[in-house]
Parts: sequence; structure tokens; C-alpha cells
Amino acid sequence: MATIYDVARIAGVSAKTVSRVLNSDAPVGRETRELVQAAMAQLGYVPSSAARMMRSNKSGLVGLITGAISLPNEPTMPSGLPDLFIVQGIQRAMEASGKTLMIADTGGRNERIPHLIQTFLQHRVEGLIYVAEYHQKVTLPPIPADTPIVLANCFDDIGTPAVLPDDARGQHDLVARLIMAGHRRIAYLTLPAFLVADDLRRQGYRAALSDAGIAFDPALVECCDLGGRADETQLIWDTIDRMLRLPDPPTVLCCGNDKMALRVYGILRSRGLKVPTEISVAGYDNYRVMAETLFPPLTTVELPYAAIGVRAAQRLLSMISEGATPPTKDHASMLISGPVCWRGSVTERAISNITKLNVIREDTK
Amino acid sequence: MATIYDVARIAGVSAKTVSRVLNSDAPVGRETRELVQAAMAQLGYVPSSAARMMRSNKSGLVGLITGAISLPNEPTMPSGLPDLFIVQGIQRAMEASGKTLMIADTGGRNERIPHLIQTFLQHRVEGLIYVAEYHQKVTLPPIPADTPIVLANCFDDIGTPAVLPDDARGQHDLVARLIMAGHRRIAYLTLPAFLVADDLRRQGYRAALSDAGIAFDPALVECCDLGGRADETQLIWDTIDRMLRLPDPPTVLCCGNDKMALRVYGILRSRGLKVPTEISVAGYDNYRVMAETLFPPLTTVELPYAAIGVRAAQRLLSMISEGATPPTKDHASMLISGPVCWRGSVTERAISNITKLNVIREDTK
DNA sequence: TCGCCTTATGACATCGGTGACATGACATCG
DNA sequence: CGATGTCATGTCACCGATGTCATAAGGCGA
Repeated sequence: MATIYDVARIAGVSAKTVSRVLNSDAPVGRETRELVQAAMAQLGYVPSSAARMMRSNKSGLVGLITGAISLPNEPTMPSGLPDLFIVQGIQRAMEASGKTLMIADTGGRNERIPHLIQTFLQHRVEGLIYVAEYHQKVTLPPIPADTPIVLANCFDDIGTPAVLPDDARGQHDLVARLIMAGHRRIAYLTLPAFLVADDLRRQGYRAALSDAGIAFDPALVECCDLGGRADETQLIWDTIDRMLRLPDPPTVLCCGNDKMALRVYGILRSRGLKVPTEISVAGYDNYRVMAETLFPPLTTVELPYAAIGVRAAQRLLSMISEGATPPTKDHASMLISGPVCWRGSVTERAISNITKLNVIREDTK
Repeated sequence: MATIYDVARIAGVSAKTVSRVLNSDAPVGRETRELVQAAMAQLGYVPSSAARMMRSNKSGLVGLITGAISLPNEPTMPSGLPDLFIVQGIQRAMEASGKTLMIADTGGRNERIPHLIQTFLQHRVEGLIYVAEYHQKVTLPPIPADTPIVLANCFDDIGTPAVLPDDARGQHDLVARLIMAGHRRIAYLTLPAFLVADDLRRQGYRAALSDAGIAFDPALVECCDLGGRADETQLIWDTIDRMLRLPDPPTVLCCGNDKMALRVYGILRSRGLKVPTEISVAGYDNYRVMAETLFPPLTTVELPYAAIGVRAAQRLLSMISEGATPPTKDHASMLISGPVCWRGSVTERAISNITKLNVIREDTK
């Protein structure tokens, strides 16, 4: 591979002059510049970032650690694959700032994280982002204090800056919207209780009911996610069966995620119940291949993955540019909420007030 | 950040000795080694890959260009997101060989590819892989001859090494298996004709019919994919309507992908047809969140994304180790086939012969 | 016409490792 | 006992850029 010295020789100038042409950091005669550029083109010269980095001690690299690439779609995983949108958001933001993103993957084995961090440090990354597959608490190995790090879709208990989905608000907004559409008996088929999101979503669910003066009925809430185990369909079937036999059965089933909603569609139809005319269904995630492809399309809440990625990247970039000074140690975690995506799977029993409707939408975007 | 010189000073040895401890490339006294290791630990020393690379001229980096991260799930895209499995496969293979993968994303704008390649070349990657979102022909900008490149899930017309899904064989195996299950009237709701995969799949479809001595009936084949446009559901509806009215209607509907199969499920049920007892459905892709979550689970053909990734990576690695010598210029493209995933969405009208069945399965894995 | 500034360019050291080679202390062997 | 070999370690140059400083030519005001 050609070097500036090769270019300099061909162009009949010094290496330093070639460097100046490359960086435009000092005046170079027009004629000389053209000679140098011709030589570079002729040799197919590409500057070595390694050499450049040695001198300047700035790598322009940001490291991203994720299990997202390795664990898409694993049935055991709650939210599934769309967390890759986080990576996409980060990518976009980094792009815009001229940094190069190095992506490493745990392959599902968290014990490899120290090694991945080591590799990144060898490349002198200017910052790190850790992306979790679903909203959870994590414990990362210690990172050198001069390397800023941001957690995306996860948090720890030592106050590392984090960017998280606002699960409580998402569920709240959905339920509030369902109430506005005239629903009063709102069932909630929840995620497994060990998920951070489950607790937050339940809070949002209850808060929305409470806001509307609707009593909470524990008979309408049941965990229906066994992490993809074979008997899950049976569990959902039984749960729906039980709820429909209640004296005052639900008019809408809120599912912990879109995948569960897909199952519910199949079950309801096997029982001869039409969606949404006989019963409404809502999901969570806005997993678009499902939500938009289902018939009828699924009302759901968007998990704002791309926005989480963008915000995480921005946060890291500002930490990098502010230098080692951790600023006013502002809120370690930042919550991002996504809008309710209203589609045909829920009946509008009463369009109470279009204006209010718009308010909610704008409020949540 | 500490350097070997800092370590050397603390340990009271020369920098070269520290280097020897790092690389174990020459004998070092036990006591000295321990001193050095203690100093490294004390300083939190991490070697600079930039400096190392300058001397050795080996980066240990491989560049991966993809639109996969940016375009998951876009309704306009045929196969959708699972091509990320290719990236996962590549990651695994690179991992095993000790190379570090740099991933760059086109963000859907192919005109950015030259810039991405430029960035990779600055980092002196030892090879490049381009991953396409779906099986297609691509035209990449010229790459320096000394940088090997492999195409995954795509090909070009200048004979660049490529690793591709064997669409013809996949569709053939599926149809053959359906025939073995007793089906004779096999409808095929195809992908858009502009897709490379469509032509190959049609070939496979016809070959399987022909193998079994079943006449090809054009009335059973219709394109039902408008790239996610709103009227797609209507088109599928009409097509199914027409086919069911045929004097000899199909007993199974093969869909161009699992997403279309999901739509078909909804439509069939809206029409009161039970899957699979009244009509069978098959998909393509083995997009597991769908295929396994649907009720009943979907029979489909696996698109062997992970295997494509692994093979592409292996191919690149061997090109790297063989050096600039392009070997015997063997087949530019390598076809990878995936197995038929047999699930509950298709009836077994006649289990003709278990042995044969196993043969097909083994044959296709 | 001289001093000074700007433009255009080059010489050289430097970044952090590693390869080539040298050196000194022992051990081994004929 | 001297020749030879191995171990343990150090010296120094070098990889390919760029920062610092120097130099030379030309423009311009005093």
C-alpha cells in the first residue's frame, strides 16, 4: 500500500507537502497541489488511519457492544429482535458526527464482554455504548474512567448514563386511548414478571385506569408469556377462556407484545371470535412486520428503539466532547416514550372527542 | 494512556522486554515477567493496536458493509430483516479466527458505499464482505485488487466470489415434500417478478411438479406481493377467491414468504376456512417469530442466512490467507440450501413413506 | 532600499510499538 | 579449557503520518 513518501516522490515534493494537501491545513500552491493529487490518484493512495492516530492520539472510533445481532428472534427473548433499530439509530447519529462505529457482539455470552472491551480499548475508542436486547438491569465490568460509556435499553446500579424506553408511559397512553375509544373492561395479558418492563407497564396500566376512575380488576390481568414454551398457546387459550366467561368480560385484550397478539389472533379466530367486531386486541412494540401485516392491522405501542439509539449516541458524543469532566452528573437515566399506533384491531366504541385524541398523540410522540 | 515505556520504567526494564512479555515471542525470566505484568496491571496498560499495526502492517480487521441494520422490516423489502443472521454468522466465523469485524451501514443509500470502503481502507482492513438485504444482483465500485472481497446474499457480473441462497432447490424441496404429503393441486403465490429469487423459485416449483409427473397449471400461480402496498391484502383475497372457485381448487397455498403466509392466514380465517384442515398453507424464509408463533405453526423453507454468513466469512478468510494469489478461480458463486421446516399448517394426506421422507430431509440440510 | 509579513515548502523529531542485531552470562561439549 | 549454543536483555531503526521549526521567495509599507 502506497504511503505519503511514495506520493511525495512521484510528485517531486516533500512528504510534508503531501500531508498538507491531504489536510488542507496550510497553503499549498495550486500547481503543486495538482501534482500531488495526480500522484495520489495514480498510486491509489489511501492514508493510514493507524499512522494518523498514533500522532494525533485520536481514533475517531466508538465501540458498540451488543447481543442484538446474535440473539434476534430467539423465542426465549421477550421483545425479540427489533432492538437492532437501536443500533441503526446509533449508527445514524455517529455517521453524522464523523465517527466510525465498531460493533462487537457478545454472541449471547456475556462473559466475553471484558475481552470485547479490551479489543476496543486497544483501538483506542473514544467512547462505548452497550445495547441490551430488552429493557433490563445489567452489570458491566469496570471501564477505565477516561472512556465514557452509555447504556442503551438497560441500566445499572452505579449510575452509569442510560437511555431507556418509558414503559410505564407507553402502557398508560395505550390504555388511556382505549378508554377514550369507549372501552371499560380492559384485559391485560402481561409479560413475565421478571422483566423490568412488566412492572412498569402494570404501573402504567393501573394509572390509566385510575385516571379514568375505573376500578382495577385483578381478574383481568394474567401473565401469558412463558418465554416461548410450547404450552404458552394453551395458557393463553385458557386465560382467554376464563376471562370471556366472567360476568362482565373484557372488550379488549392488551397483550404484552405484538408476538403474543399474533398468537391471540389465531386463538380468537379458532374460537370463531372476529377481531375487532367481537373483541379488540392491542399489542406492544410496534413490531411492524407483524403489526402491519396482521389482518386487521394491530393497534400497538411503539417501542422507540431508533430514538433510544439516537439519544444514546448523542449523549455519548457530548460526553466525549466535554472531555473527562463528568458534567453536572445529571440524571443517569433518560426515558424515551413512543406513540400509540392506532390501527384496525380495536373498535372505536365512542369517539368521544377528536381534539383530545390529537392531544394524546402529540403528547406521546 | 500508558505506553510500554511507562511500563518499562516502572518495571525497571527496557521497552523491548515489555514487548516480549506482551507477545511471548522470546524467552523472558520468570521474575522479570512478573515485574512487568505487575507494572502493566498497576498502570492499566492496554497496547495500542495502531502502533502495532504500523510496524507489522497487519490490522486484523475485516470490513462488513450492509444495509441490513438500516432496513430491517421495511415493508418494501421482500425478505425483511432476517438477513441479520448473515451478519451473525460472519461475526461468529470472524471471532473464531481472531479477526475484528468493523461493520458499516449504508443507511439504505448505496451512493455512500464508496465512502464506507474508503474508511475501511484507511483502517487497512484485510478483506471486505458485502451483505445484501435480499438475493439480488449488485454493482459495487471498484475495489483495490489486493483487498479480497466476498458478496453475501448477492452477486455481480464480474465474477466476484459470492455466497447465495439456493432458492430453486428450496422451493423444489418444499413442493416435493408437499407432493409426498399427498398434495397434487399446489398453488403458488409468488414474489414480485423483479426479484432474482422469484425466477429461481418458479424453476424449483416447476421442476418438482415435473419430477412427480404433475402438470403445471398456470391458474395456480399468481404474484401476490406488491411490496407492502395497501391493496396487497385485497389482491391476495381476490387471488385466493379465484383459485378456490376453480373446478379443481388447490389444497395448499405456497406463499412467497412467511409474511405473506401471515396475511393469508388472516384472510382464510376471515372467510371461515380452517388451516390446515380445510386448506393448507406454506411459507418461505422460516422467519421464526412468525412461523413458530402462528397458529398452527407454519410449514416453510429455511433461508439459511447464518450458514451463508459463515461460508462467506470462511471464504474471505481463505482468500486472505492465500494472499493476493486468486486460487484456481473456482466457482464465483456458492449456493447454500436450507431445509424444509415441516409444521402443522399442512395436512399429511398420505404418509407415503417415512424413509423417503428422511432422505429428503437429510438431502436438504 | 530595508525590514517585516505572507506564502510555499522542506527537514526533522515524534507517536508506540516491533524487527534486526548486539551483548553478557552461563551451560554444554569435545 | 576454549568453542559453541542458549537464555535474557538491551540498543536502535523503522512503520506512516503530522507538529514544530526553519528557510526562501515575493509583496509592501516606511
